[in-house]
Amino acid sequence: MTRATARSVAEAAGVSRTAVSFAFNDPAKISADTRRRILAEAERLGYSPHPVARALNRGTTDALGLLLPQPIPEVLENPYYNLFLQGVGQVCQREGLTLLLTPPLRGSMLTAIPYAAVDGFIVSGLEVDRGEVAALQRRHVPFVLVDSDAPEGVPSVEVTDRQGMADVVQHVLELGHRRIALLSFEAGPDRATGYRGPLARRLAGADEALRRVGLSLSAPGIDLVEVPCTRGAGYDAVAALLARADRPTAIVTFSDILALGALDAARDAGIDVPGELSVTGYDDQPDASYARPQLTTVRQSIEAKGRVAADFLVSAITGDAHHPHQVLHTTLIVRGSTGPAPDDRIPAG
Amino acid sequence: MTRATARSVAEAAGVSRTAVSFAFNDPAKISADTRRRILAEAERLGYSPHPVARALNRGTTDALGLLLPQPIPEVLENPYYNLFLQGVGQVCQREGLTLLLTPPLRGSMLTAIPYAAVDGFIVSGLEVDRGEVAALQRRHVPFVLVDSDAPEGVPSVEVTDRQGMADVVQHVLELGHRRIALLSFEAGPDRATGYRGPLARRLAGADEALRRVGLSLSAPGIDLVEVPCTRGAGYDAVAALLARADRPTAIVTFSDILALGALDAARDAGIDVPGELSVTGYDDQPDASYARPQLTTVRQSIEAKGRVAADFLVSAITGDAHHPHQVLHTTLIVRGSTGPAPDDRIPAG
DNA sequence: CTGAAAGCGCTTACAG
DNA sequence: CTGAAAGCGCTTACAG
Repeated sequence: MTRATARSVAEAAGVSRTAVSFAFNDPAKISADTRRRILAEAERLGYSPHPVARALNRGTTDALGLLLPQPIPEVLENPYYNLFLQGVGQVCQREGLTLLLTPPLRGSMLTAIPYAAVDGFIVSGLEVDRGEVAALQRRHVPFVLVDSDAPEGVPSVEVTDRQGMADVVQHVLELGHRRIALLSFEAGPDRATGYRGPLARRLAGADEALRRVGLSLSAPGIDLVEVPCTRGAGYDAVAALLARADRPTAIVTFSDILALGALDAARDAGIDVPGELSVTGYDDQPDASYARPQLTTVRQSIEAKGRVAADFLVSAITGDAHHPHQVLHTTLIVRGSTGPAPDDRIPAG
Repeated sequence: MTRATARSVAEAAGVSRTAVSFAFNDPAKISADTRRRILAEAERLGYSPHPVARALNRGTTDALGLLLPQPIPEVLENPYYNLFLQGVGQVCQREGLTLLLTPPLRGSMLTAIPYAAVDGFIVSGLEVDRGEVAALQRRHVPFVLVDSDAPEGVPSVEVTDRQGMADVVQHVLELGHRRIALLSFEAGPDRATGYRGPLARRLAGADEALRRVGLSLSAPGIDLVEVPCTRGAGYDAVAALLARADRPTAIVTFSDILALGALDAARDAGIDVPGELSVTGYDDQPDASYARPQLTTVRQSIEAKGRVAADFLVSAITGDAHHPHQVLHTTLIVRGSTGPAPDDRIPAG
């Protein structure tokens, strides 16, 4: 017992394979009666055109690919991707497309590319380009870069990360804080090559704001700590920071998840937020406003990012030759988790 | 400028197309030298075998399909799927597979099936079978049913939902609660046809526990409220319940997300949990233990569910003819959000 | 070690 | 309105 093909349906219905194809793809070309007969046989035999054969023929798979920097389980641990996928999913819905999650193959994004049967890729979290962009270009596979350092002539979506981080650091500085810990998520496996992409931009933004008051990332009192992007890792790091004699009066995180962990740690250490400690997040995920105190954070619309990226990809696939490049803005959202510095307060001016 | 094919590489390297194929798939069949030359040309031209053509030929796509009951954005709004995808993703990682998210096409899961180029499907949240199972079977597409009422002879993964809900309801009853609101997520679009799948099993479990103390789902004091599965919807529903004169002393939810919303509502209404109100969740998602008070809940390993489903699918694809059926167990996790009923306490015995 | 040929299952001009 | 034929891009026995 094997799968029905156009041929078996044609034989059963007493028509040619062409007629079977027309019944599914171009009904006007056969009589209504013939079509009915064919469709009935197809139904009976459980036939539908083989999707792969169809894709080969029409040159389209009706699938968008999402090229991931890490295995699926690791990527999804960060709620960021949940939101991003929702944005991409909106476009899939509108266009009747499916979405192929494409994790690295044998550890390499590059290797994964040629195996994915998709009409194009959204490339996410490409921190260091080790040939991915060139490979995609030479293969003439449409793609969009998200949150990378996109070269000229490549559709891309970015966020004003530098500005966003400068804003929140400035906010904290204006509140008088001078012992500040920056809690960043780790750069990917390519950290050795230096900071790239959004992480680099955020660090630059922090540095910029610090310099406006005569400080910098390497000034005394300013710490930079890198941890995996999980609530537990945020907790641990902040618990350690808070145990120090000269503990920071403000924790500026690079992700709401980390900030939530910071809030947990402060609560368990009996340290009042924002009275004794200010905490800021980044992203403004839904949990940020469910937290108590509610998180001061930098809003970026992750969902919009996914949506725009998918839109760009769809138009690249459709043959739109121009290479859109959109920069989404960020907004500082001041809520209850930040307040005046408890002691290091400096006189205005 | 078009995409390189095996033919163009063959011409450039001065060999046959067969040799090009061998260079990629069966190196032993050509000389090392020839292979090097071919690979160099391929690299230069940006050639790699067309994934769709390859899939047609080999009869495998190296992709697992996840057949979704709703559009991607709606599905992902529930963190449940995030965990489920992580479990599936583990298997993808191990097997070197990609994962195709397949939302309904034109509103129908059934329509989506024939368009997806995958080696098999994980069918999730199929509440009412309107032909999906038969379609998959007649097409000889391997598949696994998750959280459905699986017919005989179909690989499936389920959870002891009846037991799980019976346990938590019994826990609340033992604490003396008699005015209890059950907060359920809505049945899908097929609600008109009655409860199915896990929802039906959970309701049966609740009823079972209630009957052991002479109550039932329709007894006075027992309310059943259905809402969308979001924190906000949980909040709204519980806020309304708490505003009533004869407000419940316990809220038994069908999802941690709803329970989190219940906690929010209680806090905003100034009602102490667990002093004045007990709240229970379901799933034991990570947030359940981050909440304050920590949530009493029913643990099910959603991740394990995804992993087992993917494992079953992989073996079905590999040709394993037997149809495994696994029932994952649940565990009642008692934490701080439940306590003795404040007034309706009844004497023991 | 290499190449001509058939075939994977379909679609679509093209000729009747 | 229908059918024989070529082609999508590849893989793989098979014969040299």
